[in-house]
Amino acid sequence: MSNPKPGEPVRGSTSGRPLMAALDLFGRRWSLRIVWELRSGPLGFRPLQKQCDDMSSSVMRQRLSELMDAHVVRQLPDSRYELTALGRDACLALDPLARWSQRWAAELEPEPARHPDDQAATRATRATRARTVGEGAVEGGSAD
Amino acid sequence: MSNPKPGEPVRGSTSGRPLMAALDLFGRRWSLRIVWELRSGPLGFRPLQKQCDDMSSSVMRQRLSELMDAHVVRQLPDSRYELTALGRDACLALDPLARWSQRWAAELEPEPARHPDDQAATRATRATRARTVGEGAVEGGSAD
DNA sequence: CCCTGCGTTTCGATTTTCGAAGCGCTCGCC
DNA sequence: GGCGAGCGCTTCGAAAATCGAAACGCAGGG
Repeated sequence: MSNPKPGEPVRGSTSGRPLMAALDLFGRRWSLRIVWELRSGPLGFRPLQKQCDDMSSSVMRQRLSELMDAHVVRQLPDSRYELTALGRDACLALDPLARWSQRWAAELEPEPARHPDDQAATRATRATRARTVGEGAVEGGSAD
Repeated sequence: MSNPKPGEPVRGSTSGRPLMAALDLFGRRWSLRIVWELRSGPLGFRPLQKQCDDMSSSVMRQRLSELMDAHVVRQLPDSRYELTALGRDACLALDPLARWSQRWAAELEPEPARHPDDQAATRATRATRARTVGEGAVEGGSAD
């Protein structure tokens, strides 16, 4: 499978429009999840794998190389993986989706078996949306 | 394939956390694309298919039922498909990703074969980010 | 009547993902 | 030194998702 890059054709679009490349990159299974799980700091291969509900290592390696190729993730000298500046931005761009999912859950049913962590994002939504979730981010719990 | 819903386990996560369900739903090929292409109004089946680079009709039907199941898309009496309120919100949540892809393209190389439509989002980024791209949205061009 | 476009289904071929096993390595420990 | 545990990563067959082309019945127009 070829790694999507803005400016050249990708799976499902010959135009090379950046968003289409991004949609290709992130539309692959586990891509978004990996970025999401790296948001709170570098992780090694196996720890990251565990974090991602024990996704298969083969796919994980594939995704990681794609993401590194896209300069979204980078590998530390100690071989752990971390988000690049670009990657952190992508994670930030993912934030609205996290909040949307809350609304989605709420809209689909009144009492959908709350997960403890779910409170954080809800609070964040209500909170003063001043400043775009500055650097430190993740204030407190995970917004999954 | 089972349709992801917040509150119950999904592919790759037993927790039922809303974001994981959303990641499952949108992590499937073409899901995001379909939402994106519906952002500027209802479309019939074949027209939508063409818009999505002629994706295979079988998968399109599958995605559409999943999205309808998730109340993100609804079918009009004249059988065209349109975003629900929830769907439009999802599309809005997708907007930061569209802008990110611009930055991504810019960062990866200086001159990556610009597509005419690409200008819109760039402009939007620079523009007064006041109010979250209010209802009317899509002002003018497509931000792909 | 015929042609075109529509929404939708079906089915075999291809691609992607899974999942378990294994490799070589490093580290701490007895 | 020998041992076990954890690591990053690869390989490979099986299962699942996706593709792509064909077809169906239906509507409308010429």
